[in-house]
Amino acid sequence: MARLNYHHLYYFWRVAKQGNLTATASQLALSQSALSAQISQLEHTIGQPLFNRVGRSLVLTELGRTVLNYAEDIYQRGEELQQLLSQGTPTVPSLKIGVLSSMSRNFVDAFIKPLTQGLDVHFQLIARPQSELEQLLAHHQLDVILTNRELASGDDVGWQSQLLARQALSVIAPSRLAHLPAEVDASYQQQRWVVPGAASPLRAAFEFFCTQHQLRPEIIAEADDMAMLRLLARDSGALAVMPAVVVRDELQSGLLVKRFDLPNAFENFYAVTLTRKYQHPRLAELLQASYFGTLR
Amino acid sequence: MARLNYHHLYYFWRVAKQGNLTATASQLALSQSALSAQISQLEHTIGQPLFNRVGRSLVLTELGRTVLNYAEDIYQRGEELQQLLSQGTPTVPSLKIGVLSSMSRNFVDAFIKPLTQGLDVHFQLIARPQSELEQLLAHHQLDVILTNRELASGDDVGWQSQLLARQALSVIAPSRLAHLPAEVDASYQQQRWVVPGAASPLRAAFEFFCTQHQLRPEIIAEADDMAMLRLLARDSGALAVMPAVVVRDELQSGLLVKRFDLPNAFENFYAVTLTRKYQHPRLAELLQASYFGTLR
DNA sequence: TTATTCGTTCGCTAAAATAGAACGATAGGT
DNA sequence: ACCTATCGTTCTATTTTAGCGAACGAATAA
Repeated sequence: MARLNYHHLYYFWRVAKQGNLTATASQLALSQSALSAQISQLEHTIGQPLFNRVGRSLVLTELGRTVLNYAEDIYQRGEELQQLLSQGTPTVPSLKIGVLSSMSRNFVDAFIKPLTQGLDVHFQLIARPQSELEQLLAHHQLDVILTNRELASGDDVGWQSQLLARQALSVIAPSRLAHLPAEVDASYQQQRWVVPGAASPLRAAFEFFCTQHQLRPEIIAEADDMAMLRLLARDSGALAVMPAVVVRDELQSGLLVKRFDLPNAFENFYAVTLTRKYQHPRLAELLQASYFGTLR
Repeated sequence: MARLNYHHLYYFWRVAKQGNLTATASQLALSQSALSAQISQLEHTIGQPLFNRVGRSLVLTELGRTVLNYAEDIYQRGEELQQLLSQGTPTVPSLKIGVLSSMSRNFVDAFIKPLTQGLDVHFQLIARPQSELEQLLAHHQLDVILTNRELASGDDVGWQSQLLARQALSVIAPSRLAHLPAEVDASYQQQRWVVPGAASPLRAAFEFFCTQHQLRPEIIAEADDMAMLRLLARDSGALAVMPAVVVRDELQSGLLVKRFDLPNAFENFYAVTLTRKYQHPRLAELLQASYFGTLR
């Protein structure tokens, strides 16, 4: 193969990211024809197509996706360099953190604490459902995602999960029910409950617990979103099931009280990153800080 | 600034790495003049010189070094892509490990053990004196260096040290002296010794120990190199001062015997990496494995 | 069906990269 | 001190590459 033409590759990068040749051409102040020709040339030197021409649109081939991954690393770094050269300041790019919508904001807050203290890094928090997060990560739109679901690790998969923390699942009571005992007895039968949504593994753990103790809870509300669950726990006057970190502030103020932990029921928090991506310089520190933080 | 020309940058990369325009030109099958012109153009678009023309040679400016760091990331990844495209296999580049010449090979062996077990990564061991290692690392010729000297950490410095292990400094005796007591007494006064070289911090620790115990050792040999020290310990019949790991095999076979550790004298082993370098995919695992290994 | 959008192909032109020769500066040898 | 080989720069002519615009075809929307 002839030597790779980095300008061809650059055009490919822009087009592949955008998924649209015409729009990219105008962004680059370039004619369609020029762009089309340059990309065909790249495909010619490689010897294989990078796009499938399906209908009147361009769809990446398998190889195209692979090449895009490399191009992403290459030109992301290149853009950084250009910014450095034009501004004179070594710009640390914004750290993009994807967060599962339903996760506890308190946990996220704890995770990003090192960033808010040292003010030298911009970061973006992007809350999305799991599937979208995975897509964004795969497309290099995110540096890391925080989620409670472990993803398959391994070199071939392309991403790796790291367990950051695990939180016991607790039974939280409003202060007027603070007298309830620290283990299940008959007094819990009369109570109304607020619990995680049916899809959640936390809910499954709670159901199992109920079966074991022959508890027949009157469930008055359920929610996937931890922020929502927190509000429900605070305002409903009912018992609630959730990791204690979710209502950290309310526990501290005495508005809510933790009665006990469910045995062997945990919510796990994972950080998922791409294995072969250029790592954001602050991310490693963040992950490590978080790791040591949980051990303390 | 006009858009960065990646071909100019590529040429810059090659020249800066080589440090010689003429040689690079012939490698690229290009005339000197062309290469010279392209690099001046790059400097022109940037607006500042990347090289100082000192005498008849090119020396990187401060800015040049910075740009080289970026270029290294960019084109190293580009080369990987080219290899992938021409060979069809996603080549994991060889992991280059710099080792301080005088370090114990047993320690290095333990560090690279994960690599020798999984056979999927090529690696190179490069033994050099400290100053050369630092240079090679700074020039991206190495992924990591293993040394017993800590280097200043910090973002501005550009590299970071990680403590991998610490080894007590021991007094090693040949089996015929196995009867010597496990603490210093008069019987140690009559002995001949083999010790680390005068430049070493280990030697300093030993000297301090001698002063404390009013020991006046008869030093028959000294050596910087741990491998050499090992041979001396084995063959001289004298007492020796070194970390026990150096003569691990001889201790196991009973050929040598450890008498005692010097109090508060340690050899530290550090892994030093560049902070802003694209990290070799296997390096993180290696460092982590080593870290957990030492805790066990 | 007709108009519109999107990508490709084909000449032609403009821009760029490159070779070669001439030059200046420097380091090394005698 | 003088020659000589080495290294990088500058200038001009030439080749190579990139890019524009128009024409085209195929797919989608109205």
